[in-house]
Amino acid sequence: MSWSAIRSSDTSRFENPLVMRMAGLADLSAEEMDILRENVSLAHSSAIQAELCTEGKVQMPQVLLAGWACYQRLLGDGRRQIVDFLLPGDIIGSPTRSDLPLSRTAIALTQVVTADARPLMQAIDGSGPVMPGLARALHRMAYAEDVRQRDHIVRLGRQTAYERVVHLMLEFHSRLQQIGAVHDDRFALPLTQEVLADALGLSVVHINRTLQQIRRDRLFDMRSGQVTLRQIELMRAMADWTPPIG
Amino acid sequence: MSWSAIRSSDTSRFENPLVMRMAGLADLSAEEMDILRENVSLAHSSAIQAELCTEGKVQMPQVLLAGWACYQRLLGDGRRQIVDFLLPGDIIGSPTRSDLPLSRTAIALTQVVTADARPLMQAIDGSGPVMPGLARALHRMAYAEDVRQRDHIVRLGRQTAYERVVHLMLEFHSRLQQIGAVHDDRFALPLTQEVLADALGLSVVHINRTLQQIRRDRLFDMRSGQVTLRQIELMRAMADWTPPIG
DNA sequence: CGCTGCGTTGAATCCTATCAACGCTCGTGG
DNA sequence: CCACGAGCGTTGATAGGATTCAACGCAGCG
Repeated sequence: MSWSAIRSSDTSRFENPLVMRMAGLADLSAEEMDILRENVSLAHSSAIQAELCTEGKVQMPQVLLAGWACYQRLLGDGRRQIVDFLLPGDIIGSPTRSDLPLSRTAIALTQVVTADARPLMQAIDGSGPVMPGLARALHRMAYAEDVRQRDHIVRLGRQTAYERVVHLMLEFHSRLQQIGAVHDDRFALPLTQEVLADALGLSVVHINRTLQQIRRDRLFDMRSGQVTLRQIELMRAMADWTPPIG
Repeated sequence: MSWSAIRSSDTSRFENPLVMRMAGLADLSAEEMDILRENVSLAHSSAIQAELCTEGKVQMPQVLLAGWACYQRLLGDGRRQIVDFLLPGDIIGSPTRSDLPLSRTAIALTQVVTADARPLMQAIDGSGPVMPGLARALHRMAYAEDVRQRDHIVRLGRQTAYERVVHLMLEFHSRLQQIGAVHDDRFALPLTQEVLADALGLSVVHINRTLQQIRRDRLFDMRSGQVTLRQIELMRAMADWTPPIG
């Protein structure tokens, strides 16, 4: 299956998310953007819950082209903690550290389309022509992942349930904007409340009640997979949002 | 002030923590170990609470030679979250990403001795002879930091107060062992309960009560800056400890 | 001597989890 | 076609864990 097969025929409006992502992180030459497109054409899809890579293994890096995924860790008694979310345009499996075993498992949260990222990696730091823009963008993707993990630590450690939910929505908003998936402060969010609970360190019941409270407060609402932010600035103020740096 | 000035005269027993750390992560040649020692000789000390590097700035990477420090983030209303601890032998300021602004502040938790890490960095990836061992060790230090952050996310998100404290002690035990600072499962821990609270997302009062409970259960005790682990295997089982991989 | 930082304790409160049940939608199979 | 079950969201009642506020003891120190 090819990536382009599932795209709209109108390629001018629907750009490859990886290209959007990386072009937003560094200036890319025309050749570099071509390399991005050429090297992610061999795509394949995975069903919900499929493991995209496994803890403790040295894995094949992949590009996530469509759908949502996450990194997670499981405790012995079944408790789950979602460590980070993966959105279209993200690279699965430590972009800059592919030689070390993974310390977390990646699973698909929706149906997912991925592509082998190795040809892209080789094009970047192989023996061919130097690709400063791509190298820089890749570097910044890894950095952004780092920053997200720290944000997540602050959320879990020092924010209330209410603040956590609001803060995570702002993260989604910011990340989805980078790949052009936000329109009028609305975006699709294909996550169950259980997934949100496991990401934010809360119970499903409490996530549910918190979402209701947030809806009553008219900050945002989340229904049938669609999120609409109604008062972004208020959300940012109350959840102590800091815009992504770099 | 020079680093060697504050060391014991018996250098055979008290090895430079950076050398111990990196030699434990990769095979180093004799020349590489010499380079480590030579390039961290210009040390200076900072008092408690001193900012070692500041959020949002591109900073000078430093080697922590003695004392404890941490990365932290502050919320608007004063709440603090400690993101990671820095122990002797650690590098302050993203070993592999020194060109990007920091997304967290580093402060000294005790009196601290640091050295400029730039000469070391230049020796590693400068134009001189290739240092495969040092490059590999540096790489693994960055990776270890990554893994710790994920561990921290799991602690904060899905573990109880009791488990969090035990798990963090096991982390300290493991890290201090790597620099030879553990003897008979005893080690010095120069942290106040307030610092532990801000790291583990708990209140000081609750940390205090949890430590008492742990002491009553004879898992470990922590008094006057000294920690003694009494039942390591039980601790590992109950806190879902996974040994550091890689 | 009094102050400050740190650890400790008690009481009350609040946030969040747990348990249980119910409704709804949707896909499947009889 | 309808019955059935699974998955997901929702609700109520109850319990429990963690916070807050307050106060006190104690050691170190100027």
